[in-house]
Amino acid sequence: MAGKRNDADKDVIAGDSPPSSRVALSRDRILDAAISFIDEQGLPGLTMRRLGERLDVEAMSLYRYVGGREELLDGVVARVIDEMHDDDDVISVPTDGWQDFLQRLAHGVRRVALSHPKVFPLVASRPAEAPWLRPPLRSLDWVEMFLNGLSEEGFDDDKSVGAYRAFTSFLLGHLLLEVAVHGADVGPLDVLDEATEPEQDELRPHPNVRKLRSALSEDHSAIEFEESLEELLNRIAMMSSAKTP
Amino acid sequence: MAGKRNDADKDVIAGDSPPSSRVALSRDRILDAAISFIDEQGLPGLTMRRLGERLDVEAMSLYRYVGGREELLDGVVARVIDEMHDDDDVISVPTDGWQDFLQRLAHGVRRVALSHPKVFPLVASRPAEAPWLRPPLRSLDWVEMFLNGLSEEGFDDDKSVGAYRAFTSFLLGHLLLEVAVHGADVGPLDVLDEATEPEQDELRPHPNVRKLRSALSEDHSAIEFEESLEELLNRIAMMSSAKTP
DNA sequence: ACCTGAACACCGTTCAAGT
DNA sequence: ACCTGAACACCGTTCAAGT
Repeated sequence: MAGKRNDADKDVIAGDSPPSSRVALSRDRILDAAISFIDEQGLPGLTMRRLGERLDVEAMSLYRYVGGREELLDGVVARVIDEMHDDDDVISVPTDGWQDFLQRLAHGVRRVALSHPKVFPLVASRPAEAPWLRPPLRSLDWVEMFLNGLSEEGFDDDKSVGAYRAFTSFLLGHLLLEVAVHGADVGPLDVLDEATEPEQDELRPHPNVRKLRSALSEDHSAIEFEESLEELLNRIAMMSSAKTP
Repeated sequence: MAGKRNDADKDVIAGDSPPSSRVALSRDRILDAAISFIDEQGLPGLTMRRLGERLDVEAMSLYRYVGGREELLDGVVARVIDEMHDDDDVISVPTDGWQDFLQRLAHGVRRVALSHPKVFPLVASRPAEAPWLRPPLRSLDWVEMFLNGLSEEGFDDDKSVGAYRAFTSFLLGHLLLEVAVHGADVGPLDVLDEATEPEQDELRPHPNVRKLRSALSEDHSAIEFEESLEELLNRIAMMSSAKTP
């Protein structure tokens, strides 16, 4: 509805203004800049002033397009999950059964989580706009697609809702832990100092942790995701449709 | 190890200083104040200066005990999960099988999550100190207890590790979604304005969401937690111990 | 030993003013 | 119409100074 990406063709680079003020500002450009900023520097480093700097503009100019820092972050969340629209492996309607449909959707969400590990915690923990917009599927479009797909596959209302709940909490738990390992953070500003590992001293009174330390550090996220997703789908398949109150 | 709660019995209220500067400051008192502050006002409202105010002290005094805002938040996370030590339903070693053991632990974590809904997102998304400290079990003591318990119940190393991974991502997904419903937030400062629900307009192109809106808004967290936990335990029971590489 | 005043650098945000 | 300068209120944090 709101015009998207065409209004930069007027008197492009008239010729006498210094080459500083580049292409025109826009909400899209701002959100994109914010996302890559977080990808690179982490959320705590994102500042209205520094974001402006990155766009060759004073911070105050941003307010014409985004309303404030909070709204900016909401925009980032929305935009990041909407990247799934460009993912050809994610289909909008089941063609090979609901299991394949959900499988593709789950992997799509996982791909966006992994490509923006520092943004994903935001997707996970930003206050939801409504109870039916559960993270990480924070977009009416995607929830609609989810419910519509299952409905077309013969799920009744209760079963669709149950599947939605199970699907979202599955994704949230797995992906949040996976990006955490790949180095997310929503807290400190320092990219460095590598999270001072508890060393020998602290591990002495914890023999089991010490023994299993390296096993616990191995990253099997990919296979675990696959296997757990499989089991989730089985669980959904076996879900009774009525809640029998 | 570090003395805990005894050093406030000296010349209590000598008598001539104004009744302002109350009991002595201490790391414990600061962390407690921070937790109840977040419980009441939400994380974004927590400021070194306002926390000082709540303790009848200038913000700068806090730095003698906590090192900075980031360390303060780490302390909050640690302290909040350690509340489980006061939970008599959580046992430190299995007495009625590992299923009962994990069942009690899971419910213990759920209770602390529900009693501090605004703090839990912090437990979930604060950068972990080590790969073997997965949220929400962010404490060497609890991880040790977990592994030790399973080991005593005959789990071999791989199976214990697998169980740990499954257990943590289960808890993280379920509890984060549950506290989100009960009104968490890590973002905005406003306690009010109730998350402007998308109304009719936005729901028109989303017929399935509209139809299932009220079903999606029902809160069945308690039963869902119970049922999913049951299934998780079954899944763990069936876990092969070897990873067969 | 414990707390504070004053100061610094940096925030988000507003608004009248520039072009 | 779009951007900016200047200003306000509020941050986290340091440090010399008070008691």
